[in-house]
Amino acid sequence: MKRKKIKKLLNLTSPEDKVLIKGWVRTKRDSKDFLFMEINDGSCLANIQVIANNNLENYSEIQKTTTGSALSIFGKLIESPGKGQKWEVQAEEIEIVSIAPDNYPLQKKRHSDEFLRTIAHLRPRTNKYGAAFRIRSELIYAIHKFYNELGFQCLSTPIITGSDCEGAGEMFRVTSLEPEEVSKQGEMDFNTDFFGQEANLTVSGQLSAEMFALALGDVYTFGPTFRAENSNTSRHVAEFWMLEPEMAFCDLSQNMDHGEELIKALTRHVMEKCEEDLSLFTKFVDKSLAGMLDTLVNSKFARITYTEAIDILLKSNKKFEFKIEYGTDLQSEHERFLAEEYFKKPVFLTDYPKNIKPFYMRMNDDGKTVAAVDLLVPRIGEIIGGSQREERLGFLEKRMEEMNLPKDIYWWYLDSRKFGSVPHSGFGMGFERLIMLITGITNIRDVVPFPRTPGSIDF
RNA sequence: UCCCCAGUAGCUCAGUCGGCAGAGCAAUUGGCUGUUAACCAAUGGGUCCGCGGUUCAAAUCCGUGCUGGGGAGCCA
Repeated sequence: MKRKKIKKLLNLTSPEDKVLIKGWVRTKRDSKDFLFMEINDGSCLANIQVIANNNLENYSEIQKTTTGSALSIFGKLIESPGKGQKWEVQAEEIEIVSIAPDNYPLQKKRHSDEFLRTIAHLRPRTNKYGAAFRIRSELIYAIHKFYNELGFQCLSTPIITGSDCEGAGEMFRVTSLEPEEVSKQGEMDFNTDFFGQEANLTVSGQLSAEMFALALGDVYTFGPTFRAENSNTSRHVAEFWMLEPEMAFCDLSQNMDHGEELIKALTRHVMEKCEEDLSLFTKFVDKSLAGMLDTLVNSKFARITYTEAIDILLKSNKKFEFKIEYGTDLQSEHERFLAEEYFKKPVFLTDYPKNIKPFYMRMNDDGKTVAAVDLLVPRIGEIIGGSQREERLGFLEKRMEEMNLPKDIYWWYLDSRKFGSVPHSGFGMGFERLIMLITGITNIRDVVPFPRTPGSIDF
């Protein structure tokens, strides 16, 4: 007989004579002649209550099951006479798959996120993390569904790359050279390395995606991305997933339309498909989350230029630790003020000064600013960073010269501007930051199954 | 990398002025009840993060290291 997922059972509308469930004991309430257990199999947040009477032949064994133990239960699905649940399973046979000994670290009590991080291999067995990772899974599906329906092609850009996506951050080196040999020679000879040149883990698939957008029209890449920055914050990990759409014949304004539509669609999808899991977060994790989700779905995101943002900040009369100055990047406190206090909703900032943005962003007519866009959201800050790309060969080459970038390395990138160049745009969205936004989880390490951060690569 | 805070039982945490190491939950044993983080009783459980110092005496004070957290920078 095939096991039934608890999610299916709890959604049934009539009793069943024979059901088989398999899962883990979350809690047990023990009596003299019978006991109640709540079983969870990960298919949903809710447990199913099982009642076992002492007429079961291995009853004394069943009494020894502890929180975390794995059981296989055959019995009847009946309407529960007790309060608190519609259905319960009247056990007829219980097979003990395995017992969790008394040093099982998870209790039926609340644990701190910090403690659970130290047992990242067990934390998906808790309500909160089970819910978070089901939502993560559903979001991955929603992203592919969204793009499939829009006619985008999914592109797998390289994980190992020879090019540095210009200032996106510190990179992890990929090499097959032996460390002992390298230290003997005193330096790395890349000619003898696997690729015959320096190689790194990707910090962005953008440049590759641009090539494909100029062939397939609309594309997106969605995969792991690596940053070797020594960042110790609740918003940074060394390995994360980034979604990067890239669209031909698309300007900055359409780029923003797309980003807004994306976030609304993904939020709506989770609200529809993950109602139960999401309710855990609106009730226990962030009381203001329901309002935030409503804002994401129903409000029009604000759009202002960098210059307008500077103006707002200067006129705000708010005391900031760092002074506001045209020409420098905004500090965290400034971004938070704009998204959390001033607009109280996501806000697109566009047209940044050229000197604080990378070479590939399109020069505006003023010659000072570029067609960049960041989306700032409350609590998290930057969730999207993108631009309209510089499609004019002359402008692009001039910019690369100003920034002392070697044109020969980028020959293929420049080629795309020589042959049938068109206006095009795209952005990168931090996937984990999106999960934080939608669940109210405040630390990025808690939305990644096994987070990688400076000094930490356990599990 | 910088600034701030923390580390005591399996977990959450208390521990006053430096003077015998504590509670709740979990575990174990027993009791009881269609129970709902069940309840009641008893029992077991400690490298007080490591190292060094001050002191008759250190979980407590000082130094240092490690680990974790919050914030900053960098960014998605």
